[in-house]
Amino acid sequence: MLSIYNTLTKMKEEFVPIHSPEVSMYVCGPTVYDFFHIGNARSFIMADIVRRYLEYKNYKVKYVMNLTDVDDKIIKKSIQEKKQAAEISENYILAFLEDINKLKIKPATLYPKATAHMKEIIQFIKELEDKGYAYNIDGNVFFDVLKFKEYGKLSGKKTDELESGARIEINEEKRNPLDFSLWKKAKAGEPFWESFWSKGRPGWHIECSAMSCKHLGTTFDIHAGGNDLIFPHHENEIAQSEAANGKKFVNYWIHFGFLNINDEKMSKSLGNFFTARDILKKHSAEAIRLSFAQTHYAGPLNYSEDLLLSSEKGLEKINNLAYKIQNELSTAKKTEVSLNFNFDKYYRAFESSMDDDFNTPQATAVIFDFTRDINKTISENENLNYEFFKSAKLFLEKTAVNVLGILDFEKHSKYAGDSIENELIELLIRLRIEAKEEKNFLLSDKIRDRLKEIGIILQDSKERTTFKRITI
RNA sequence: GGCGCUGUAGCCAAGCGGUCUAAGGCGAAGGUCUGCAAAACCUUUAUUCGUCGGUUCGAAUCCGACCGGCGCCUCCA
Repeated sequence: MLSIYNTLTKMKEEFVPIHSPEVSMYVCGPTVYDFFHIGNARSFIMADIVRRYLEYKNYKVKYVMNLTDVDDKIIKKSIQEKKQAAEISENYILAFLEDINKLKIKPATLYPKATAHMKEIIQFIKELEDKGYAYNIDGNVFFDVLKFKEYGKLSGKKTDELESGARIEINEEKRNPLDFSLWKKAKAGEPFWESFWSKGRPGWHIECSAMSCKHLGTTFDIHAGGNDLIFPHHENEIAQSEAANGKKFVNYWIHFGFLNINDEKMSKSLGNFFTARDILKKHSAEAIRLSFAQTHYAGPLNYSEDLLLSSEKGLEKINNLAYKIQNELSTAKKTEVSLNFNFDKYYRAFESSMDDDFNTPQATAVIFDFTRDINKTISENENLNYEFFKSAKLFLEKTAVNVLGILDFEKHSKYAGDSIENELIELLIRLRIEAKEEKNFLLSDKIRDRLKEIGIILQDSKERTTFKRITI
């Protein structure tokens, strides 16, 4: 039984989809005005793990991630760079898809763009206006927060307290400072769309309501995003959607904790701002994902180079086992020793960890336990049969590869890389074995050292010498 | 001021009423194997969970106070 901590109720709840085995899931995507940063990457990766685990449990997930391609920041950038807003957003959409792919994040079922849903967005606002939840002042349309009685139920804020808060911007046009934009009239030079009210563009929150409603229905299962989106973004989405549809918007709200850099909030002004691209130059997707998975998704995560380094070291253990398994599968025979290794125990441990609100730190601990126990079994039993290694590989594939995305068998195949190169390495290994047999350790060590310099690591065991490549 | 999160070994981090004399990763120390490496495995590294009280047969886990850290309330994942 899967339970999920629901921000709306502040409790862990049993997950029951509306139309099992289908699950509808919406994740707030990027505003495409720049490369996304490592903090965004944490949200996208953790959402990806949630999705992959649902798929592990045989749910059929419809996963929708919006691309915000109309927005003040995009317009600002387009003015700075003297380009069309659409050109900026198109470029960063491509970059986004590239980076997502490099981070081993499974593509969403759909990536709806705000600009491709103007009709739906305008219709949605119209609906709110018709029902008396929105008002138009000179071409700017606002949502009337006081009309929606349950406003604040997600963030736990009370409208009267919010009003008295000193930090709310006072806008003379609005009836109430809490009211937020549904439609903004375009200023000269800004991109615009025709509407009932003015030539303009949608406010920030309305696209998510309109697009999730269109693609997932008026009520759907899971809505996820960063912690900071709880207020006002998600609060406003609830208000808009429930006011327009008269139905509960979302059953389960999942929010991801913030990522800090060396205990400080990441910001461009502090100079501690890293894009996912930057990090990917130094570290593999697997290492990044493991370092995120080792902290629970809801808590804060302090990013540092040391953190990545320690995850990288840990990964090496899993990678070495993957490599060993790949080697054994190419040589082990069906007739060799079979033994009763209790694989089921590890599946159960993995599942009970993930079932408990996606406890990835515990799930990764299961992977490490498994790695140790398989290694131990291998060293204690000679000539294990093919089935054993196949089952070991299957476990890692289902968990570390498919759910957590912290392992890639292809990278650790003996046959990764160029085949002629592989044959040359094998040749050097044979020569080195001959040297060793003649006790010419000077030569054998030289071969090993020189290969290491070019990124090939040799490892001797009793029966044979294996090699692996250093990869990031 | 309001809302919420958080304080567990040298570092990161699970556990959230009994099986906790507290998982896992990194680091450190010793050992097995080895010509030497490397890998792998074994052992050691928190009798204690910010502090002080309380509830309970029993608390890292619940409650209160206090002392720290952080986020949101304004664009932000």
